[in-house]
Amino acid sequence: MSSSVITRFAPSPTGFLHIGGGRTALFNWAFARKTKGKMLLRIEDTDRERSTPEAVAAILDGLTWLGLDWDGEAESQFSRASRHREVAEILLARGLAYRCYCTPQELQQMRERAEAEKRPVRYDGTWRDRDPASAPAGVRPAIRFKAPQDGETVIDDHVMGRVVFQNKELDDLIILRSDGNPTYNLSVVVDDHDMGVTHIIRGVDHLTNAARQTQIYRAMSWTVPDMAHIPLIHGPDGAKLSKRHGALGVEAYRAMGYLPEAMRNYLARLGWSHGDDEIFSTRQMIDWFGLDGIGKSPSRFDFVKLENLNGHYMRHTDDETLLQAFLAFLPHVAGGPEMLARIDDAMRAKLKRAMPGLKERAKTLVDLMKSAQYLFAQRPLALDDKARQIMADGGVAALQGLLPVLTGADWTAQGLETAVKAYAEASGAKLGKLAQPLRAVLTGTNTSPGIFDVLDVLGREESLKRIEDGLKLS
RNA sequence: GCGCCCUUCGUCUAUCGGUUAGGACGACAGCCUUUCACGUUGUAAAGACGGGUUCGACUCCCGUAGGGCGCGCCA
Repeated sequence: MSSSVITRFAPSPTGFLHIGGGRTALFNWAFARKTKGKMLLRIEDTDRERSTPEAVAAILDGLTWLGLDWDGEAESQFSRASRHREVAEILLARGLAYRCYCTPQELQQMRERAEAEKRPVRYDGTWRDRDPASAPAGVRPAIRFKAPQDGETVIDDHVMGRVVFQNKELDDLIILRSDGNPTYNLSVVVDDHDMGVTHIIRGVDHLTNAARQTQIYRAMSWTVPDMAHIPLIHGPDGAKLSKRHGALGVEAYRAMGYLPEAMRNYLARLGWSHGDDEIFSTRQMIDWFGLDGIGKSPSRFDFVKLENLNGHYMRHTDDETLLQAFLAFLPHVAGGPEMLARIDDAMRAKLKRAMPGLKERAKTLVDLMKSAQYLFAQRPLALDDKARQIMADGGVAALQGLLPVLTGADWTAQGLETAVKAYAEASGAKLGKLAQPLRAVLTGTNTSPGIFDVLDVLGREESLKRIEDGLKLS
């Protein structure tokens, strides 16, 4: 029987789901879907001090927004603490772990001393062989894993290749705290084993842990899962992800107006490739995904490219779907709820009709929101500087001549265009000399979708009134 | 400091010993055009450095430099 793939995404709920975590989740998800396996979700909340329910909710929300789902219920690692303790006890009973009575203060001193003497900072093994009978009274011991001191631990990583650690470089880590709670390295191993995880896909920052965890698997005679350590994502400047850059929760990307499908595509392309393919559907990504397509070197997060991709997805999303996405996006952005409150059926219809022109020039939903502004503007419109300039440069006169033409025109984009072009030809005016003043007065700015579409969507009555308002300015 | 990892255009990447080193974003120039976009055509732009191995290296090996990650009773 062929064992089917089980991956897992295991975030710690100490904050939001940042972009690197999002990509790790995406890779785990894509690999599981591709292999028709499963992706489990486990919340690594063994640190009770730092784990919060809000953070768990934020992670779930972030994954959901990204369009990633998981199999079964999200598991709380902390809820499995007793099993972790049980394994620690087994290790202890088998002589593969021992009680350590060093206090945190002593360990701190040990570290400082090592640093001062420029020696490697490691636990010195004080209690490894010491007689437990000599234990100091009143000190609750932690349990340390008795790591092999000779030989090497090898990881055959699907991304990084064969990585060799000399065992003497790895010290005896604590697997059970003195308060009886398990630590990360023990918990992961036990959980991944118990949950039948076959492939561990996570950031390279866990590479050293991979070695220590491998030793624990061996000690328990458990099968070591396949591993794939993916490179990290850096900020645009090559340094670490900072608040300013990508160290934002994925919900921040939602607020910036990116589409989930664009995020998925962009994130997939960061570190993974399928030949020269740049734009692909999630379906294609799944079909093409493989661990061997993941590169080894870290990459920088490039907002400009993300924007370009997002713009592509915006333009290629049908109007109704995009309108839905827009409506769903509004609650998450400043000023959005106010706009949402003003969208009744009539406005919704206008937005829908304006959508082809709007989405053509929007890179994000935020752009869309801004460019749709003219639909919401109340008369009399306030003109911005550029619009005023256009009116001052002969705009008024142009509109005066144009007004009767529009009044008598068939009020459709096509009809209006025909009428205005005919007038332009007859009067010898360049189309731009007419279109810009119209745009100024109709939208209050100098940029907008095609002017005949604006006229059409705004409607005859509203358009003519806005023009009249504009003429009164002079 | 010690350990591990990484290194192709500005950025994301293709290449799995033999290519004029390809694509995408961005940049620049042109076209299209009622604005802004879109679209389209073209241009510039890369194998960190030094040694090997080989008939032949971006590709394999070693070293150097630079960068990253790890070194918690955090995960």
